[in-house]
Amino acid sequence: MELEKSLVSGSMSLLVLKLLEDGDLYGYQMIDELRRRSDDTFRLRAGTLYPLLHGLEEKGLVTAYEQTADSGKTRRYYHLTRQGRDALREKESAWNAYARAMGRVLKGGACLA
Amino acid sequence: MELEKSLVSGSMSLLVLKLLEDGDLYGYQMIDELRRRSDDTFRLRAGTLYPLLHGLEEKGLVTAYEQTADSGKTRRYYHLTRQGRDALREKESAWNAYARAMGRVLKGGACLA
DNA sequence: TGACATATATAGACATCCGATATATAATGC
DNA sequence: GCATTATATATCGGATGTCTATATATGTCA
Repeated sequence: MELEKSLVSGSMSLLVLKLLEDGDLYGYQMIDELRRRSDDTFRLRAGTLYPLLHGLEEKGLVTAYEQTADSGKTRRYYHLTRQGRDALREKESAWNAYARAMGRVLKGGACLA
Repeated sequence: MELEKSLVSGSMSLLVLKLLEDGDLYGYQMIDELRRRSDDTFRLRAGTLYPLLHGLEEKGLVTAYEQTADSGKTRRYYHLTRQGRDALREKESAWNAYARAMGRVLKGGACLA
């Protein structure tokens, strides 16, 4: 099922921070990882990810370092900072509150029977 | 807990359509109703709602009619069309898919123990 | 009569995300 | 040896959705 593009926004940073919780990743890798972990639901685009990562770096939620792989390609790895971990926790609980509220509204109705 | 404003967007139309599933409502009423049904989580603003309703009307998902209350105030009621019902079902399943995927990503990690 | 709640409405600003495009290198195919 | 594809990062312009601020008019209450 095709996800409506406009359904949700602003949760991409939450997802990216969450991915980095388990260890440092480089951008291209995040795209694959997110797709895998969401069973192909979240297809993060490069044009979305890189500006987002730069923003997270500016805010101090992640730090970046370059590393050249055996293949010879230079990869830019991102690391979750302490601040990033705090932000992640906040965003997670905000998401949970939001999802709960959605559940209440979507379940609450249908009293026509 | 304060919900981050930017966390989710695009789901307001889903919520509004859902409210109208149970019967016709006027705008101001939707704000209260949504707030009540979400336990004070969703505080829809008038400046968000009215343009949204006009958009839904343009798309044929709702129809509108005016009615004067006993109080003397003229209220603009909105009614969910057949098309609106279809759109509601689609948006609901899109939301469910999204929420499930979020759940998978948010639960999947944390393997550091 | 002045303040407040009800009720609808628009304009301007802002954040988020996507598509298109650009660059450079490595691997693969012919 | 050369072309194509995959990897990897990056920026720009635009579409969308929501907010704040503002405007309007009426009803209620002190």
